[in-house]
Amino acid sequence: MGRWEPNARGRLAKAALTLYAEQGFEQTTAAEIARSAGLTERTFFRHFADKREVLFYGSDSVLDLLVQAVAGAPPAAGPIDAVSAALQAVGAVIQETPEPARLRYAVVSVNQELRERELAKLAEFAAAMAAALRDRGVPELAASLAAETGTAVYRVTFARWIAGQAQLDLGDLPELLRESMAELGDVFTDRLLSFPAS
Amino acid sequence: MGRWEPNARGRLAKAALTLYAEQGFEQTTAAEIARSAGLTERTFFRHFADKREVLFYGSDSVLDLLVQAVAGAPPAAGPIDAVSAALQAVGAVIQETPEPARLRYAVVSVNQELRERELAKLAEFAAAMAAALRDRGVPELAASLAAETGTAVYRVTFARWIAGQAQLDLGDLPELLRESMAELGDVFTDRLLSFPAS
DNA sequence: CAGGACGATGTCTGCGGCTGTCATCACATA
DNA sequence: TATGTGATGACAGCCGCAGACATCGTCCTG
Repeated sequence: MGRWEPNARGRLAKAALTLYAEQGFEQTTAAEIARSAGLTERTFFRHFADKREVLFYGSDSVLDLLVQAVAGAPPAAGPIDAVSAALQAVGAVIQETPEPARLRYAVVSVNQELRERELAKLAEFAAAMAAALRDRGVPELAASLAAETGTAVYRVTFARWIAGQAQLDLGDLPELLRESMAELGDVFTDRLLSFPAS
Repeated sequence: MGRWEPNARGRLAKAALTLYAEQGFEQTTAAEIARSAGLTERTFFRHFADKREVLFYGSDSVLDLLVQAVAGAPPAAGPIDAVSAALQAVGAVIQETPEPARLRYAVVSVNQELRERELAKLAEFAAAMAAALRDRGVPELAASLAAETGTAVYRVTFARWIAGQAQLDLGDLPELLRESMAELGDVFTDRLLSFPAS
């Protein structure tokens, strides 16, 4: 055993999440994770660029999903609609298996370094969505604004969804995302009505 | 000399920015920065939590300015207007001395770790503005959305301002921020007109 | 003006994150 | 059976960062 056990990366990711959740991120050593997965510290760093990255194992596929959803939105849909649809698609996937998402969020949210990395990932998502919007013919500025705004809405809404789960009353994540988007639209609309010239 | 030279923190920040700009962030050692400021590595870490933080020396005052501006917005102003006013206030201050801002941006933008820290600072700004909006009576969700959207607009617009300066054609940062806000409002408005029920 | 009190700095020491380098192992393939 | 290839282990080392303690300047007090 030891060497050549399959799926080293996945084992490391799983062991890391468990240990981070049990004893905290800072209190967990890279060597400890590796040992827990039957591997070496050196091998850990071959699979993950750093100790944080292991918590963002599946983020590439999320990015792909976002880009596909933006590209696949109806031709008549505006940039905000395309972004909203992409966020809802991701929300639906996450909602399928909420437990790992909640555990991961619990670990990330209590640590500064991990929150930073999370923001960086969301920034990657925004950049990718902006590029996908430009491919749809959306002008540069509108594409960037819509994509960045989308991730902002996602941040706020996901946090509310998690908090809501804690009290077992809030439910459908895609619907929450839709509602938040609508709310932000209202915030802008109200402003335009009451301060048209500002 | 050496000990008791005034303004150790400021000297360290200045030396760090210079060295980071000259030879890159990763290639610069904390001990090197300290030596360049006539101090010790240990003293460097007494003044700054880590090697990145030294580049965000004045961020506390920016946060104060944002909060004050949000709180001081006209009572009738909506959340988006208050946030927009706060961003413009910061933009005006930054524009007063654009050189350090540009140099700092050049250093930060080429390094992953520094971009992450920048995003974390902006997230702090958003949280502070959201709190200031709640103090104005804005409901929780609208406050968070407006504040996060504001920092999203800032990110996009500041990058464009810097890029524009490179070609010496774009100018007033507060005005650019106002225009971006208006553009994002249009993106939402257009969407509401063409897809009222979505 | 002597004598602390106190905060800022220097020195020493050590852990952990992360990397380069090379040997070694499992497996596929000829 | 030999050999190539990619994944892993073993070893060494740098640097970020922190704890502990000595030392130095400044200021306050008697």
